[in-house]
Amino acid sequence: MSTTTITACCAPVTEAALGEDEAEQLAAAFKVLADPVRLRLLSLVANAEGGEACGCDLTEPVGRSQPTVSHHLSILTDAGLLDREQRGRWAWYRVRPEALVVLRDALQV
Amino acid sequence: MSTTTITACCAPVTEAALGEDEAEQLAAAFKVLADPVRLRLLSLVANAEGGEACGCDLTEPVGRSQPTVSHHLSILTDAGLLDREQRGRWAWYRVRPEALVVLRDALQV
DNA sequence: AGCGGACATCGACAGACGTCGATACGGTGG
DNA sequence: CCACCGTATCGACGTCTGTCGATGTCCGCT
Repeated sequence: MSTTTITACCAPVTEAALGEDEAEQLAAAFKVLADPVRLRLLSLVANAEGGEACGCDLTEPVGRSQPTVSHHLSILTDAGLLDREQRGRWAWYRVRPEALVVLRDALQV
Repeated sequence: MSTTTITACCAPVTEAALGEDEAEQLAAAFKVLADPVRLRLLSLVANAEGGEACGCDLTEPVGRSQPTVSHHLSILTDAGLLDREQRGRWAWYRVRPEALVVLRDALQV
């Protein structure tokens, strides 16, 4: 997979001019959040009881096909925004706040 | 233009499940940041002396054609991330921190 | 062992988006 | 008034990406 995990890459946008590579990296991270289905999946997992959600419970609320949801969950997981844990035949997801913090910090004012 | 200004739309992703419309709105906002050229333009303006930059000084550093830069500046301005002020034949830009704050808050942990 | 359910992968398609050259607009200065 | 320069708009093109149906894979239950 070509996607890279979201990691701290640069000072806040307002504090230093971004280099080409840094900008590319940050943009890739925001691109992950730039989809309504992914945002809803993220918030569904974050608000699930126990802080974790079974993949089987995520298809229906977002109203997309199972392959599509699987695709989006992969993108979120590859980016480091979600943690996937396989238990038996179910996949369980939790939010990884570290990745969110990195993006938050990049938007510092 | 169909783009809408970035405004507070919802509780942090981790605090309440996003509705369809909220997710759509947030995703549109992040989409604006999901491009390396726009991120660099934003940081160039933010770090320009006096907090403002002339459009004429933005084409060269990002290495894109003038129409392309103009296009990206429009998107940033329409989203409310930049303020454009026309002075004579030059356009001057400043960062609008309010929009950044809205996005930051949506990523609260 | 065989079946069914959860999930991933594949291939295809439509729409969105970044990019550019050409061109039009508008203010300045000669 | 005209030539120039900064900027916006237009049309076109290639690429990326979200989406689905079909199919494959793995696990657990009976």
